[in-house]
Amino acid sequence: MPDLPVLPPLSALRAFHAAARFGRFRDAATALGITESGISHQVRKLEDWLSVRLFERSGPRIKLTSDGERYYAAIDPAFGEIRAATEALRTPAGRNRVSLTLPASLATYWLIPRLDGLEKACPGIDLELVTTSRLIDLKREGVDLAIRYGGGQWPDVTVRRLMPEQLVPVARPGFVAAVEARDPAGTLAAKRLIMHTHYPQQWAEWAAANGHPPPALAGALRFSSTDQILAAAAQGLGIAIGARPMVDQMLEARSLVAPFDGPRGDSGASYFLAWPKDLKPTVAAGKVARWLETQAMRDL
Amino acid sequence: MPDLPVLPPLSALRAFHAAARFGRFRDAATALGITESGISHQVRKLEDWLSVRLFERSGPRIKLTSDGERYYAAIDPAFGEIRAATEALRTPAGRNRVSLTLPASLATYWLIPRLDGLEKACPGIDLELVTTSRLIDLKREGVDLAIRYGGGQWPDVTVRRLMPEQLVPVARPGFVAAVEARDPAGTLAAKRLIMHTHYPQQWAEWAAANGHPPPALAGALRFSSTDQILAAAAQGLGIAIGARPMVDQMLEARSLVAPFDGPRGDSGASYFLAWPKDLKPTVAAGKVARWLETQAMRDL
DNA sequence: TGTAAGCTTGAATCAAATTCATGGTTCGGG
DNA sequence: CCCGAACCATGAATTTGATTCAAGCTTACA
Repeated sequence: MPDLPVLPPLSALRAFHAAARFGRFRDAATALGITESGISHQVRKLEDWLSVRLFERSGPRIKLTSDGERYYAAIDPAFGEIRAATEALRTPAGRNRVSLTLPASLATYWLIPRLDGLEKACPGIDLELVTTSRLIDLKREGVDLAIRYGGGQWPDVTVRRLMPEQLVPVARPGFVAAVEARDPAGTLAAKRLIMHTHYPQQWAEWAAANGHPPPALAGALRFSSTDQILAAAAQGLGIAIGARPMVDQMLEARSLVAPFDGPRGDSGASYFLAWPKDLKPTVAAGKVARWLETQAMRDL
Repeated sequence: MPDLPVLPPLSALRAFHAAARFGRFRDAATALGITESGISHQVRKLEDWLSVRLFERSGPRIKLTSDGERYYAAIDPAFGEIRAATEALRTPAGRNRVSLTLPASLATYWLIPRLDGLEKACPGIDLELVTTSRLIDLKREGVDLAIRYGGGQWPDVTVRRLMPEQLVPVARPGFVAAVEARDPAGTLAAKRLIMHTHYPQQWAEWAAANGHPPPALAGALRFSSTDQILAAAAQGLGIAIGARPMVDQMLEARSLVAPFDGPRGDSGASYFLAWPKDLKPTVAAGKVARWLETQAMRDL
């Protein structure tokens, strides 16, 4: 049986935390609902236990030593985590909080436009969006749900397929003339293309799925964010390879059009809903998950 | 005066933490050096305080409820942080630990080759390298020192300039013939170039500093990591724009050569040593900082 | 120089953590 | 089917340790 780490006396630590935060024992005492003397005793106890001086005392003024500063900076987040976790478990508001991590582009172009529907479907839900590109450890970071992009194979998470990503060339209305639209391969060779730096294969995939030769990308405009790509296409800078469902909104609003008919290229990857394998989602998270699934269905 | 967050009874929390970790009260009790009964009372107290059931009890077996699992996952890191911070402050070993964050390429090509010198200069130092590209919050993440790349203007940190980044075209020995080397502009137009996706301006900067027209990058090989760029150049795939001091090792080993003489292009950016503004570095961190500065001097 | 503000100290008190002794539940083996 | 082993629960007793109280120091500043 592994030994448990040695922890300092925790109530002494709490007293030190308050004292360091306020910079004076008196205020710390008031905040904790005890007396100055209590703080003084507890801080002293912690210092003895650590054999390290945490405060410089010079009469009525105290000041953190540099060890004290460092220690405070290191333990402060821990208290924050405990408080947050406790509040989430204990308060009714916390129980309605659902944190969802998803790619920024999907948040902007797919989720946010639908978000007022969520309030109707699950009243009272308090959704927290975490848009980050890296694959975070859901359980460690306390995230309830994730929408991830890829093949659906990740360790330690349960996944459900939400929707495939479908590729479709898009451009500003009128950028591709009606006659040109009948010759996709020729048009792509003639016009400037726009591509995503991180997904350089998208054009080739679309071309392959539609029986065209892969277009030359030498002079293509490159961006590393979907925002910029769609904005550039809408400005008439070229033809972009857009991904459904992200471009749906702009196609409906006709700020972009899909000039070429025909089957859409399925990029092979999909968006998946994921949550930590060994954690049953909360009631609130379950509702959000179901709502996300119905929204995804509608787009197919 | 802001109110302090309401925290659960901390010793009850510690008991729960141990119980959840071992999955049985008996082992938790042994680990904490108290009796089963103590754990039982404390866990019950926490459950009452939270008004949430944390364990399912069915006779001699207990099991975390899903609330309990979630709560444990959320508080466990906090205990880890407290333990780590305490150990670093309290143990002699911890006081010699210095964590340094720096770009991965600088770690690989500049720091690591010099690392045995550090042991001689500062015996007993226990250096922890954190290679990450994002600009982390040093104080929050408990990092003592950082080497950052850029203009030297960052909030909340004290910086000292370490060394400028100098650009220099590099290639496999023999890839550029002696006669070609006398006509850099022509050679760059004729040969394939290698560039870093994230720093597309490097070639233009070098060219400007040396009075050449900016080379065309349309057909250039693009990589998003310095590793790959230098490996590609060493393979004879093209001419790369390397950055001193990263390429120094490979130039010395003659796995790469700098075919063009003349002034090197200073990229304008430099590497800076940084630490949290309001935290005095530890003695150990101070030693490492001084050693890094002397190493940087030598390269100029 | 005196006084107010604020921390310290040590003894006394009180609350909380822990133990002890006992009882109850489940599970597996004979 | 029953018994014993393994484990957790419970409540009263006890011990630990957190907190207060009252008095004393130290420093800043008027």
